[in-house]
Amino acid sequence: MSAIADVARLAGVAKATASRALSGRGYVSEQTRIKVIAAAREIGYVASPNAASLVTGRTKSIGVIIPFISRWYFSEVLESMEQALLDEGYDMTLYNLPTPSPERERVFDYFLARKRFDGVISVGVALSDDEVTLLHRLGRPLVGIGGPIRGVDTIAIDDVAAARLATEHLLSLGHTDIVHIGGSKEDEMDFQVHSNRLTGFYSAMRDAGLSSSSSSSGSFYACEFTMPGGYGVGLAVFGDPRTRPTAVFAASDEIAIGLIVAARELGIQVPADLSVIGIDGHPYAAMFRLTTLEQHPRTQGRLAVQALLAELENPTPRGDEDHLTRLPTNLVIRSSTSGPRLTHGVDRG
Amino acid sequence: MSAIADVARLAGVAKATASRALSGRGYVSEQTRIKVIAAAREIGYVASPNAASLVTGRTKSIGVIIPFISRWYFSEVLESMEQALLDEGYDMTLYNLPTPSPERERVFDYFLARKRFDGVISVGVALSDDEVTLLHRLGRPLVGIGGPIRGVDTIAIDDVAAARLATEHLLSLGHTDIVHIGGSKEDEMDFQVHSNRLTGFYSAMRDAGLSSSSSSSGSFYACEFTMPGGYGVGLAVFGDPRTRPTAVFAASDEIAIGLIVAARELGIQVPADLSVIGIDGHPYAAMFRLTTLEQHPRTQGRLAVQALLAELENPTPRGDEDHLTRLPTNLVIRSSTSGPRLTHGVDRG
DNA sequence: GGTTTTGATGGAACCGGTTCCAGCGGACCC
DNA sequence: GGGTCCGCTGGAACCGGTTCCATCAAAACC
Repeated sequence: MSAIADVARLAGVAKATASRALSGRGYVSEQTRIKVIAAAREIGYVASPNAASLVTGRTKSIGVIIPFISRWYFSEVLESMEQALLDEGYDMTLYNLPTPSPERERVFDYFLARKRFDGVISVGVALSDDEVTLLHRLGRPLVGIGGPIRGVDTIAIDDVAAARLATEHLLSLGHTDIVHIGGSKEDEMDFQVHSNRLTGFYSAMRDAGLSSSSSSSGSFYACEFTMPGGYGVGLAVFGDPRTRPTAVFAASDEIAIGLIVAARELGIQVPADLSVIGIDGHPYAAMFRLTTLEQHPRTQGRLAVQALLAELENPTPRGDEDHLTRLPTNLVIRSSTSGPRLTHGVDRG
Repeated sequence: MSAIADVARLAGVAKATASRALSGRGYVSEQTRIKVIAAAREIGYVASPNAASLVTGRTKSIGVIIPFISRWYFSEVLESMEQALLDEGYDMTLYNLPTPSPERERVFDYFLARKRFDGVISVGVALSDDEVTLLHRLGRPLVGIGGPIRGVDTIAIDDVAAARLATEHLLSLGHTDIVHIGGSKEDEMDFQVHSNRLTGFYSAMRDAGLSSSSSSSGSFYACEFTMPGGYGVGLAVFGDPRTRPTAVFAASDEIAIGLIVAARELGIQVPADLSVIGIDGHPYAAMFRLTTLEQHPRTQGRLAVQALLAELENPTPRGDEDHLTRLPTNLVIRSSTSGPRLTHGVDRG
């Protein structure tokens, strides 16, 4: 409604002066600044960022690419980023891209090419070299959450190490018959979270002298990364006492909880008959007394915003090496894990 | 990088003609249109919506106000809206406003005043008259999801009727000792969902001749609108056999599932000892065999987008009456509900 | 005291589009 | 055959800011 010209007229100065007074750039005397600000307040002036960005090239808006909204980890990251961006005066524009989708090309060719953002945060979406190049050519910095992208700052936990840690917790309790239940390689997520966690699991098992090739030790089942996913595998895998392990490392808390529900329905005691450990620190974990390795998505979101805005402040010429920030996880021991029941096998006396 | 002037030069026409050719407005001969489009493609031209919106006033972007991201209903609505908007070529800018917050004023005074959107969808946030007025003054249409806002199109289910329906399902099975567990009035959500569902419950009970004032019949317990919330109340309320009802109507599936988990831990048979019904149609409902009243958040999101874009196409002068679109719910009967155990009371033979 | 520096301001160009208006040739009408 | 209408095009103004440049008075310098 009201433009800066109106403010200038009311304050009795030129547009240029009004602009300087309001933006704080360039020389303005104290008294005219006060005059202009008063005038602006009087008519309820709010600058149009569109007009400003047309000449400055800055939009005060950040684009976020994310494959899911409803899954816990992603919604937490999203919420924390939104807060952090709002605090810094940035808008957040959301692009929900279920990874393997025809939408994706369109978003890049059309939406992202419109350049309505100063930078991009990619959460759990591994961008291709072409896509990274496109953004760089547009002069738009990029920060990733969840895994490495070539030549891009990324914030993530160390999935291999986390999986090792979880597995080692079960091993240290005396378990040898351990199963990993997680996402499959073909699953929706890029960024190799699934395969990294599987790798960590296998390497911990191998280090403990438990070959993963033996039929019942250290095997792996894939499922959807959700509670019903875990529940389904749980019913299938635990149903047969012969194939039932003494402990399960689930790749996420939701899967772990699904497994616990399945176990309870089958009359299997947790942890006496079956120990379960997850990864996440999901808010439901406590009520299921789930032992878990907490990661902190909100911290990841905040850090990503910080990193991106810092890069916008003073762009650093970057080489091709990707800068990874590894965030710590912490083990929270509840009562879903214990040593194996001694009567179960003769593996140890 | 490349502006429309470059396209025009390459095609050998004036800026005005190039603009007409690309936007499809106004007279352009077929051959020049082809020439211009070819030129645009050649240099990879993408129009700057900022520049365009400066003169047209349209931004091709919609603002969404939402109190939660991580709760099921909201994330579903969000996902469906994002899809629908993308399909229509709109960006979505997200404002996450936990309702009673100091942020809220800031968002309205600062972010929304920047007018970087053509319209607003408010999901589960009841806007004040002032806020509605502000948006109308800016010429920005508004659509609500979840409950009525004065003078605003709103899409929602009929919470009173839904609660009635759920309660009547329990009544029809022969239950008389029914408890409602839901959100409290002071809770985070505006839009009276909580109180509406409570109203529906009470009125169904009253119609069945079960006064809600009697000590054990038709009472109500408040909890957080989450699974742990339901779990907590479940442990407290079901722990004492004297106060335990034969059936519970939970205001959401998450609460209902929390109750079922609590019941199982307490050794209470569902549905033999306790029937449970929820509202939502949550993806976890099936694995807990929860009888529920499905609502369809994705449909609500799609309809809201449709309504808003239609309003943008041809603005209808509106009176003060608020236009409510009521969406249907459907009862999905699983095995968490049955008649009360006959030995339990002597209410009926 | 004359010259340079510094602070403050206004005029005008510019960002990248859209749209109004004028002009022009050809088809159509009487 | 002259006037009107229609389709098409280009020039120019405009949207709402920012910023470059010129101007000018006062302060600082030698």
